[in-house]
Amino acid sequence: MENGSESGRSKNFLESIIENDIHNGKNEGRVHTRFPPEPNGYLHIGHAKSICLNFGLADTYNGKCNLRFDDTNPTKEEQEYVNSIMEDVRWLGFDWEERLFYASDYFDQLYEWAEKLILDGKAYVDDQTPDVISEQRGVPTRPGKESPFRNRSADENIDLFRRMKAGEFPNGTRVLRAKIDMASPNMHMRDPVMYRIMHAHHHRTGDTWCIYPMYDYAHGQSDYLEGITHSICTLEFEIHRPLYDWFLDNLIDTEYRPRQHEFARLNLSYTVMSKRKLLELVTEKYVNGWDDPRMPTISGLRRRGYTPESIRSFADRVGVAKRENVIDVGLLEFSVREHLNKVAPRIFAVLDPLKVIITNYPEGQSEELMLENNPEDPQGGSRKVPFSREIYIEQDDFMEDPPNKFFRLGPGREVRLKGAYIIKCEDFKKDENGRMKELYCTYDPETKSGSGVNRKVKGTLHWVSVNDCLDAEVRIYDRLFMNEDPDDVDEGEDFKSNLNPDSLKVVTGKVEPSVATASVGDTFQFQRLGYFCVDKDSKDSRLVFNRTVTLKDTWAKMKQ
RNA sequence: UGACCCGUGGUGUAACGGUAGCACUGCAGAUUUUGGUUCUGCCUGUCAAGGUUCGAAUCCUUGCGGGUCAACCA
Repeated sequence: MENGSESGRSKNFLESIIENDIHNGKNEGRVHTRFPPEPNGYLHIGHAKSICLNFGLADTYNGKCNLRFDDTNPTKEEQEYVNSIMEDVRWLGFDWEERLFYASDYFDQLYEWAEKLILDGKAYVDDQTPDVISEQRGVPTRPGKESPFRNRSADENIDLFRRMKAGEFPNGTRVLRAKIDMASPNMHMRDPVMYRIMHAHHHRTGDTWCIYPMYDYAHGQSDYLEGITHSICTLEFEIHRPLYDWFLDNLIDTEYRPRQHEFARLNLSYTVMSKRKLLELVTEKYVNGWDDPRMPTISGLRRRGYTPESIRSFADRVGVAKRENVIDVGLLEFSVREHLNKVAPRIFAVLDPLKVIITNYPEGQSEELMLENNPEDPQGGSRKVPFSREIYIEQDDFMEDPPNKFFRLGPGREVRLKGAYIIKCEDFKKDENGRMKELYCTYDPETKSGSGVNRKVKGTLHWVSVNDCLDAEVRIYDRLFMNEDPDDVDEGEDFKSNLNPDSLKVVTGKVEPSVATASVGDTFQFQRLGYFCVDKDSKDSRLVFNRTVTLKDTWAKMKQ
């Protein structure tokens, strides 16, 4: 029992709390969590951390986890978002079973409870404008002032509240407030607003309501109604907890009680995470939509080629605690390499082609070589790759005047073509701009792969046959921001000035013919280059690949 | 000049009064028909000062640093 989970890692503070609660028989030892997104945007990697946490905790302690849409503000929320959120949660591998809920499911009960608070003298209707109420609230270091409407009679309050509900008053003219303490050092306890008037169409309740509950009034009671035991949210809600408890204390008297716990949200280097900034990137067309592969949204990561497994292992690795943190985006990249290394079939693709003519290979001849699909997967099988007199290799794999540490081709040097033969560079030709145009090599027929002749050469290159390869569009993605902290900018600038102008480069690559039948979402390792997946923009006549992430490249590092 | 929360290697995260560990990164080496993978080794840490204790990252005090809170947003 040293560890909190099956992975053998140490347990986090929430697991300690839960184990303690179970041990004490709190809420009959039940564990019931929930993931409560507001349907006003797309989910991102930060939400993934919360999803993995909430569903993971339920799983670890034989509990349940609900999906609940926090839809108390009809002016911001849309069905499109609830659909995408459900898709993303499912894709990540979690199942809320029959427990799909909406805060709007509880509007009737919430309203009844509001009347109860009014009758108990614990809530009142305030006729003042938002500006005046805000003014009276004071500042954290100075107490606020009480509203002149604070001591209306219960009868008057009920009458007014019912008329608010009936639609007699325009937006912004009245609110229902909890009567708590205008001098509290906690601003959230200074008679917080419970209901506001909004003549707006709600995506689920339509035009039934024209008053809507605020988050603070809705959330705890929604938890209560669903039997939630551990209501997990991010740190900025810590100061709301006394209010969360106040409503419950004044509304219910059961022994069962949900308890709010806060953890530190995920931050990633080279990434922005706020919904506002992500929205800005989309609406101002810095990226091509919410699922642009450079976006940290779940849909963007999915399109980029990230797998649910890799995101879950990432979430597990970043841990859960209460201190502010910035996770190195390299850890996310590590997580996806780790998974793709195990499952992605290897293929040959040349992104920056340099033609090689094998002068002693008979013209017109070709052969089919057997290549292992994945050295990490004994069950992965093999495939045939055509080889012929003219092939492409990468421009980067040849240097006219190479240093000692360069293990690839150069004049007079030998390399192995992976799965084929050892070749030796005899000559080369440049074009009029000085760019390398063609290499003339000879091959050693004795060195065919699998023949048992194992002459050692320093380098091994990937290649494709000129006459057999396919053209494919390859979208080479890099980090969206150049600065570790995108918000670190000069006076008068904002995060967009840190955008990486080279975050997307499109090239036409040459890929081996075996991928002709690949379908959208399939992931491959382009040998020696990185992991790539088939994008939804692919046509039968032309595949489109997205680069998920490069391979670790110690040579590239040495060059720096 | 308020309240609340938080300070452990470069980045995260453990250690619950008893040897500061793990992961990522970085560096060095071995293996390798991917300069990938795998394996081995190494570097770097308890914010500070007092106190309690045989013993403090852990408990107490003070200081310092960071964060949150003043929507009819969530």
